[in-house]
Formats: sequence, C-alpha cells, structure tokens
Amino acid sequence: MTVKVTRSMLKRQAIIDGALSAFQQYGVSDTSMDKIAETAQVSKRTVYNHFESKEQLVTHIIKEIWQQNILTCDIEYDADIALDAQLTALLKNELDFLSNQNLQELIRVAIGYCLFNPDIFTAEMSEFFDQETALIRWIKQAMLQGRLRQADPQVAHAQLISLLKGQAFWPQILHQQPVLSSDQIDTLAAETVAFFLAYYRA
Amino acid sequence: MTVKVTRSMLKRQAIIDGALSAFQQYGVSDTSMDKIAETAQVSKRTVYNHFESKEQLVTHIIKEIWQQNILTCDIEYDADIALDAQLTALLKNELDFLSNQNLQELIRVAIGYCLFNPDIFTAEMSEFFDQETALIRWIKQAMLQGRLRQADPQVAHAQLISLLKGQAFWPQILHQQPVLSSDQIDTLAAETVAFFLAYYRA
DNA sequence: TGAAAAGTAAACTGGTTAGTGCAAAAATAC
DNA sequence: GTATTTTTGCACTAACCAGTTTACTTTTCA
Repeated sequence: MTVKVTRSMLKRQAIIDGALSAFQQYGVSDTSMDKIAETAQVSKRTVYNHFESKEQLVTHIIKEIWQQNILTCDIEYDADIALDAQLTALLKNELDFLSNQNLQELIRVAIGYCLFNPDIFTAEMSEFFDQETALIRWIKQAMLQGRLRQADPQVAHAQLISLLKGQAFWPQILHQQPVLSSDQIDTLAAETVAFFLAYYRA
Repeated sequence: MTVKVTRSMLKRQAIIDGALSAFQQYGVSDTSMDKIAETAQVSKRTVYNHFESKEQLVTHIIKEIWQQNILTCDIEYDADIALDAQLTALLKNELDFLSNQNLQELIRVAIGYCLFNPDIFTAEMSEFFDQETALIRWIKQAMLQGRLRQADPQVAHAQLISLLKGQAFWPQILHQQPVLSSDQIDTLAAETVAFFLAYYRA
C-alpha cells in the first residue's frame, strides 16, 4: 500500500518549508505572508487555504517540527559496563542532539517568538528542555546500585546538562561559536565525564 | 556643584525608559515609534528630535544600558584564605550579576533583536558574555600557586560559568523559572564550589 | 520681558501588512 | 469527458508604520 501524495499535500509542505526558511532568515515578525508565499512558490491565497492566519501557521510550524525532533534514546544503565563508558555514550548522544543544526535553527525561531510571547509555548518549551529522560533514568539507577554517590539526581542531571549546553548549545544559538565538530564532541564528552565522576563516583 | 537637569534631558530619559519598557513587552519589531512616544508620554516629534531613527534608538538603548551593567569585581586570589571561601565569594558575585532582573530584561531585548540581526551586536554581546575576568584571573593564580590542579584555565572557567548560567540565567531568560532567591543563590554557589573543587583541587 | 530652544498635536506621505472576494485556470477524480 | 477540488492572480480593504511637515504652545534663560 503506497502512500498517496496529493498535490495539496505537496503545496502544504512547500508552505511550511518556505515559512520556516523565511522565519529563520528574518524572524517571525519580519516575515510577511507575501514573502512566505513567494518563498514557497505558491499563491498567497493558497497559504490562506491551508492556514487560517499567520498565527496558526507559526503555531503549527513550531509545534510540529518540535515533535519531529524529540530524540528517543534507549541507552539504559548496565551494571556490567564501566561507568565512564556508559556515561560517555549517553553524553555523546545528548551532544549529537544539541548540535543538530536543523534543531538549532528551529529553536532560534522558537526562542525569538517566545521571548515576547510568554505563556504561549513556554509549557511545550519546558517539556523539551527537560526531556533528557534517558540520562536522568541512568543517573537514578546508578545511584540506586550504589555506583554513584547518593545525591539529588535532579541536581546531578541539571549540572551535566548545564556543562554540555554551556559549550555545545548556547554559544551556537547566539551565533558566537560554530557547531562543534565530532572531535570536539568527543573531547567535551570525555572532559565532562571525568569532571562529573570525580565528584559523583561512589 | 549640583548637576543641572534640563527638561530636554528629562524628555530624553523618558523616551529611553519608555522604549525599553515597550521593547521588553512587545519586542523591538512589534514596537512602533508611536507606541514609544505614547509610553514615554511624549510627542512623537520629540522622539525624532532626540533620535534620528528607530534603528538609532534601538542601538543606543542596547549599547548604553549594556555599559551600565558591566560589573567590576575586585576579589583577587589570596594565598591566606581557604579556596572554598574565596571561590564561594566569587561565585556569589557572579550569581548576583546574572540574577539581576533589570539585566535579564535587557538581555531578553538584546537576544530578541540579535537572533535575526547577527553581525550587528554579536561582537559586543560576546564581550559581555566573556567578561567574567575576575574569576578567570583567580583560577589562573590558584593554578600557578599549585592549589588548583594544572589544567586549561579557560576550560575550568567555562565549566564554572556553565554550571551557574544553567541554573541561574537561562531558565530565567526563557521565563521558565523565577529569579533565584538569595538563599537559592547561596545553595547553588556552595554546591558548585564543592563540585568544582572535587575535580580541580590540587 | 522677550527671543531662542524645545515640545506638542495632528494631518500627511509613501509604503507595508494581514486578510478577503472573485473569476479564471489547472489539476484531479470518476 | 465531465464534475469537483484546488490553485492562482489580482484587486481590494482597513489598518499600521517610519518619518515629515506645519502651525502652535511651553519652557528656558539672559
């Protein structure tokens, strides 16, 4: 059973792609519906056939593409493997996620929109920002098994994430630093593991 | 010698205050010059008498108030005091700076403006974000004196700042968390010092 | 007191914007 | 090949916005 791709669906996707591209370039406020139509190579009237208003288009884009980028990580705590190796793998996974360029551009749009529209997406944004569940599950397990020192797993998790985002996410979001190479990711993961385990290893 | 405050200066200040307040509420793009004049309780023509264009007004506000918020911290490394105590004092100083509500609101405006106008303020923004010089000087001194393990002081510094900003700055900027209370600042400083020194103490 | 400087209100220019109405054209479906 | 759906182009609205002009009032200051 092949999936039917109607012309309507193609147009709709072109609108979404064009809008995202324009938002990334100019920001939401400075992107007009005419510009979106032009970028998408579609009549302005078609844009309004698919989305009732600019507000709905913005909402749709941020929400839907947000969903696409929820990364599922299934690395679970394993008593037989060295802590260093397990944690390094987890952090590399996180870093690959944070360093994803498409995601960063999307987040830039979302932040730009949310900064002055609080209450609208902040709930969903929080979900995303607090979503590194594999990592926190791992920390809890390791503490339960006595291989990490007893401490607040939320705090330990927040510290790890801060260390990663401080080098591999925020400077890139603000255009201060280029996206990390895979060598830099390896180095950062190793450094962070050493730092973390010096304090938290039981 | 008393400082003369002319009416012109009062009007000018009202414009700046009104513009900043409007920018914080709506963002730069969605704030019109009419709205600024209204907020400042000033005629629109007066706004243009003081600032040639909206662009200049935005530039002025972000730059000038940026300047006001450069915090000078003069805590220097002291061989006679325990590392913990010195570092705790330094971090509390940093945290007071990062938690300053006025600064956060200003940074929100600056970020919102810069996200889609890169190359304009990013140089100045970088200056600010890399400005914690007292802290890095202290780390270098402590490493030189052999009380911190030999390591890259830039990396150690970046890690410290990441740990602080991850809890006391970014969540607040994104409206996810309220500004930290002074008790919370104390706790965070203490936690961070313990974490840091577990790895870096010689 | 009187001239210069600064501020004001309101209308106006030239431009942009979100969103609509409509008839023709093109693609799709059967 | 006809009926239906979708797209298109284009004109139109009502509002908004940066910036200007004008005719006027208020403040400053010497």
